Amino acid sequence: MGTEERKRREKEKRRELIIDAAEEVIRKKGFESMTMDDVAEETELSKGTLYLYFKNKSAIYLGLAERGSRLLNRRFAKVLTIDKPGLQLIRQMGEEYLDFVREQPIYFHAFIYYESIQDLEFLQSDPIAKRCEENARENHSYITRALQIGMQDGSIDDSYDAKQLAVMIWASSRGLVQVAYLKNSGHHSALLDDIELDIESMFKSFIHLLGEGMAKKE
Amino acid sequence: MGTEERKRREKEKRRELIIDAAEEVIRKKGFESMTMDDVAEETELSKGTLYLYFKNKSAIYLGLAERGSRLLNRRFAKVLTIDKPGLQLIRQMGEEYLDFVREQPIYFHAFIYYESIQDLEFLQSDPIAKRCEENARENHSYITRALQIGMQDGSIDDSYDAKQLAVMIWASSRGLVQVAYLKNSGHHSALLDDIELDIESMFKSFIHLLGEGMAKKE
Amino acid sequence: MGTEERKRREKEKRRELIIDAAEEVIRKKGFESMTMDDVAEETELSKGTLYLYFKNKSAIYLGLAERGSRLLNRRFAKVLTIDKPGLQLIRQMGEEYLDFVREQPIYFHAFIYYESIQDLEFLQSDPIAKRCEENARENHSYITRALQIGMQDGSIDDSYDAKQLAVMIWASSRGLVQVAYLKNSGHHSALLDDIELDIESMFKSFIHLLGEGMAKKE
Amino acid sequence: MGTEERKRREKEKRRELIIDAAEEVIRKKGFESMTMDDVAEETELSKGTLYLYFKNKSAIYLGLAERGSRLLNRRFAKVLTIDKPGLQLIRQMGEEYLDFVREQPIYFHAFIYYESIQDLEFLQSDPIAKRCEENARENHSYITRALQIGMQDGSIDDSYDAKQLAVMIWASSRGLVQVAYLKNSGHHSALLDDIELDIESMFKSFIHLLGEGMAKKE
DNA sequence: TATGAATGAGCCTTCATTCAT
DNA sequence: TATGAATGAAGGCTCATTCAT
Repeated sequence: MGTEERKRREKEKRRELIIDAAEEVIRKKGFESMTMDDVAEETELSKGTLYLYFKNKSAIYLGLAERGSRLLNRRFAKVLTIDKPGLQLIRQMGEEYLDFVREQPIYFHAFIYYESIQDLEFLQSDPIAKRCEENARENHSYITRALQIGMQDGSIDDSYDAKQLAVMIWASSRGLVQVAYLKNSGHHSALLDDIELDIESMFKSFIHLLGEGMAKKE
Repeated sequence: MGTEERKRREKEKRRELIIDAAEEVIRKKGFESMTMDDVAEETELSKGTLYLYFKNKSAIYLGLAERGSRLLNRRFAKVLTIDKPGLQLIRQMGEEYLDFVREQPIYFHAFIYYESIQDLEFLQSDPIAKRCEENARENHSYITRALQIGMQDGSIDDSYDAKQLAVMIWASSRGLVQVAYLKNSGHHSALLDDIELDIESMFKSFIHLLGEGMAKKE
Repeated sequence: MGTEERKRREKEKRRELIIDAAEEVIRKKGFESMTMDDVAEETELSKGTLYLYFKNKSAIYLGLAERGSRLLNRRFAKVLTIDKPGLQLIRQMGEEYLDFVREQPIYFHAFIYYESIQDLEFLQSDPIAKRCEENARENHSYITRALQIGMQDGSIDDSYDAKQLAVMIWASSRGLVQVAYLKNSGHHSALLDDIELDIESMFKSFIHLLGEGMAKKE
Repeated sequence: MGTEERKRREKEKRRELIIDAAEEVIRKKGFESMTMDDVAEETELSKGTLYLYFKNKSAIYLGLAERGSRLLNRRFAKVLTIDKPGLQLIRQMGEEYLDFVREQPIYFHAFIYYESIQDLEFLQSDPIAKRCEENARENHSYITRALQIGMQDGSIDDSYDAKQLAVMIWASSRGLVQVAYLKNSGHHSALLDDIELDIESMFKSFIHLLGEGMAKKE
């Protein structure tokens, strides 16, 4: 019977609804201020019920991170279908990343939360945590793929190791984007204003810089 | 008499001792888990006394961030005294940054905390918060200086705007370093292990990449 | 099913039990000295649970005031059923009031607390505060009724405005009674002892004085 | 030498200054919210010094009550010098009382505080508490005197006991005035507004009522 | 599966008072 | 007499989590 399967799917649906609610709450009150009561109220479920779907509050945050990384991967996957030189794909991914964070800063916050988890035991046993890990790998592989394409079409210097380069691009972009995220919240704005630098153009400039760095020199 | 001056210095000293204690506590229990009770016990002061030196718990975290940014600036300032091409100075600063975060991850966490503060009113009125802001500017100016040196000695492409470039370098390094920080805490290790990538060499590689990107092309 | 109704009633019951406990604590320790811990211990509930029934400590005090004013109203209502001239009813109400305060000084203290609340916003929004206000009005209307009866049966001078007179009687009795309350707590006793004045007879005397004042003159 | 005397006087002066400061603080922050820090800052003395002049915080409040009762007595004493029938004097005292409370509600609050003190031991040993007691007696004697005058000039019914009557007048006026005090703070205003009753006229009306009650009937 | 009442450890903060100088 | 740093008990309140129904 597919009855078990149906149950599983319904459970998954509920989980998604709870994460929806969490997003909504965070949007209203901020990430750290979200309480289980808030989520219960938003879902119109009882607090106890939440614990049937999520082991604890952390798991909800984790659920957000998982969803976020899934959505981001979807964007990256789509970029890979475009028929352009590898370097262009990398640039496109950068744009996607920036857009994603600006549109859905909650997920970015959730990523940071996920990364702050120390409990290794938990990270390796919890299924959602594992899915986050998988998504991170997938994400990494998309970037790697784009780099490999670039190395083949000659737009990217093939003396680099693609996988390593991917990590670097990912990590450094993350830094840039975090600044963008901060700027949105008014931080460092004085400094950034001084330089007459808007995020958009800075990010473009950075991608250009990276591009120069990894472009093939003849 | 400098009696008033002496008092002021002693007060400052106490403040430093309390921050020392906070560091110690965080080292033992983690950043978020630090409580005022912990700090009181570590200092061997009463809880009430802490509030004579710090308005609230936040202020202690801020004190950490201030100290951290001060220490980092000291390192950067020292780099500027070295007689080498600008590009080398930038590389050296990168190394310093990485070392700093690895040796004293607490400060990095404090930076993140500082940046997470939303209360603009507070940021602009609190003297320590203001010093943090100043330190950030100073930090930025060290990087800018190194870049300008490089542009003059021909090691760095002078078609970039030095100040903008400084922000990009700072922000992207931040991203890299954050990964280093995560790795220290066991995170993402699976991914990074796969790539047989240690932070050290990744960072070097990244600096090289940036270097290529901003190197003067004839 | 009346299951929801039953729940509501049980919740109300719990509230009453908590107020009972508060009374007991105040009896032992005094009004201002009552702490939430005390109440929790007395109720044999956890501190957290108290906050399920009362928003904060203030709300418990308010609950006391509400209960007190309700009980007092019950006494006044009963007086109105007696078949006697209006002036006699007023006297009887006076007696009731005095008895009430002497038997349950806690409520009197709670009234004073209630009256000391400044936060208008709160007074108008909190349901219990509103009920206190209503009870005060009801109380006032009982006195007014008695006066009107007296004016009709000729025992009270009808050149006064009944409502205004009611306020005066209420307010002045309040003053007398407060003295009684003080005396119970050993205050001013020297002065009052000198005058060989016990509360009982002073109050009677006062009511007589008022009675003379408002009695119809031909 | 009068050096000791001078010292005593200077000490008294300091005490007065501290009470001045307390008044100022209460005016700004409210009675219960006054802290020793506030007073220290306002006086520009150190907190420790306050304790050289006042045994504890209670003693400052008590000092306020003492000063208040002294000031009130001064007003009552002046009334007694007027050449009018006793009943008029009583009325005048009522007016004075009302004015006093409206102009200086702080003292009224201090009276209430004084009366709330339970510690009999303290009341009988502390010199300021004793002076409060004396002032209360003095106050009572002024009212009594006015009544006696009225009984002699025929304006007041001499079948009452003057001393007892004085207590009643004092206590009931206190009640009225407390309502005035409440009204100022926005309380019960709905009720009182309904009755279109302003304090001024209510108080007048009350004094008239009392006057009728104690007027000599032939 | 769903509920929601109950828990209770834990946290930050305040403030009257003391005491060494 | 004056200081003001230090104290430390106390207090109100929050919130993730559990469990009997």
